[in-house]
Amino acid sequence: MPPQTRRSRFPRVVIERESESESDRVSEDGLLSEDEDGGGGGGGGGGVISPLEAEAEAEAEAESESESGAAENENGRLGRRNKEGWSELDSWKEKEKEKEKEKKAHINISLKKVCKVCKGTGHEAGFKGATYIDCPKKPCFLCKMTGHTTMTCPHRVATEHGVVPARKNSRNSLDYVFERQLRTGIPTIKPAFVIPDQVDCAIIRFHSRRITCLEFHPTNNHVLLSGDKKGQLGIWDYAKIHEKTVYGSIHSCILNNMKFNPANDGTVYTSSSDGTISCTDLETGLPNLLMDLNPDGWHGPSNWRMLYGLDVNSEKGLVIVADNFGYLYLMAHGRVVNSAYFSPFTGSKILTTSQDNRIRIWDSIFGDLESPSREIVHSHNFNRHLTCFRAEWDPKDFSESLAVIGRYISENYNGVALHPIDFIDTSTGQLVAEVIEPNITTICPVNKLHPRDDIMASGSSRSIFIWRPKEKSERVQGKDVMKFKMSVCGKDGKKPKKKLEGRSDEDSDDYNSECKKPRGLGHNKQSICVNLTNGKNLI
DNA sequence: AGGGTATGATCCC
DNA sequence: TGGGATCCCTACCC
Repeated sequence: MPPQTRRSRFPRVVIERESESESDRVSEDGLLSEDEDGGGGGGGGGGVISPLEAEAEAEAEAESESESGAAENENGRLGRRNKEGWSELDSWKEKEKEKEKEKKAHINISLKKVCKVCKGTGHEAGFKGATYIDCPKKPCFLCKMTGHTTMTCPHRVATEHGVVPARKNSRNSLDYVFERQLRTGIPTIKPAFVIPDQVDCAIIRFHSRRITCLEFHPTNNHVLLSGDKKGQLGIWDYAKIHEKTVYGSIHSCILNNMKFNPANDGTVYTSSSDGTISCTDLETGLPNLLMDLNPDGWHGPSNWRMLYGLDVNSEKGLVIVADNFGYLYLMAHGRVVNSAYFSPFTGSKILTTSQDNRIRIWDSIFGDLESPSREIVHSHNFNRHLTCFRAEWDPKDFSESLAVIGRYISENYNGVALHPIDFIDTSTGQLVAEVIEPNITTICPVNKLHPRDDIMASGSSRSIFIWRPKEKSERVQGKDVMKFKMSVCGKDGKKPKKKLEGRSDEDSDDYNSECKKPRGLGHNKQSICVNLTNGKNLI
């Protein structure tokens, strides 16, 4: 027999159904009482819903009443952001907290469809076809401000892709003269037609865990190195497709970064979350342990040291690394900084990627390093299942303004939800190119541009893709989605049961009808290589 | 085909 | 201050 106090502690439980007339009241101890069951076990049987799912019903109506008014007010504030926006976010959080407290007064169980994000009724978040509908009660997923959803985010629709110049009218005329004189010697951004935007070849399930970093060989143009979450090192000659190797015993966990030894391009330095730096011979795969920050093994997370950033100074023969206790602060960043890269030629600019969904450019010539000279809102949310996004400079762009970064948020491309790889002109914030491939439906957080060729390598989950610029003739046609056939080859050399067909604009309607996110590039197959060059099957 | 799950920054008490 | 809950546009395996 339950103690007497239990009854008084339980809040009132109400069951609601899709139809308003069918509403069951449940006794206070959470069990259906006979006289209140609404007659009919069928109705009661539907009440197998966890109280957690059922919460938030109480305020749903009240919220929907206030929502229209609130929406108007909030829309009126769309233009304002930054500091004011963040305080809006705070007050929104306060309100949510208060609502949460009110909810605890009683529990409603609802059989109505509820939003998977806020558990409220009257709307549903999630994919409708290939378009994601946000929960209207949450701040914008892209810019993190309140008052609008991602769909209507001013940063999403802006031609300059959400640029916030941090420095406004702060220069005097001398600054402009100085800049103009200096800028005459600075080349313009590289033309868009050399941006690699067509998959040339790929390796599927090359690694057994997701890709964490990529590096092109400094002298051998067709060799790409890849690191994964397991600490393995992959070497792939993408010109020969089949020539690939995975060394499994370099590190015991995440291989975070790698750099070639400038004195000997047959060896590569790697840093890992296991706290070690290794110098590995690419021929033998034998690692030479240079440093171990955890020589005494595991003594809890507070003592474990992990190595992330890595660079090599050839003049002094030094390897520089950054660990999880290290500091490198410029830090007007609201969140964790995923990466920071010096510009490739002069090193005068720094490109950072922060988890607050913003890319920042810090210019040491035309600005100071106290504040970023530009902030660009860009969707690269943190997700624990993805490798962190890192915006990187194009090493071939002499203007030091072109950057590449994968996009988290999806866009509806002819009925297919795709995550483009964005090329951004950081001097203006304009989106120079959004690279997509209809068959790659997964996110590409790792992207590396070739130091000399117009080639890009992308890591998406466990797969690696090599991109090259589209043929000119294809560009003239002006079709973003081209018709092609793609073959996936089994590990045993047999062809897969099902051929994945590319699609053109004409047949995209098939995908619009009840389209859900299609499966990716056959990741679940024992496939190893694909080739997409205009229907030619090289395998 | 849909549910389970790996697993990390951040929030909150 | 620290640990548990939360986030909830992943990818893929069973």
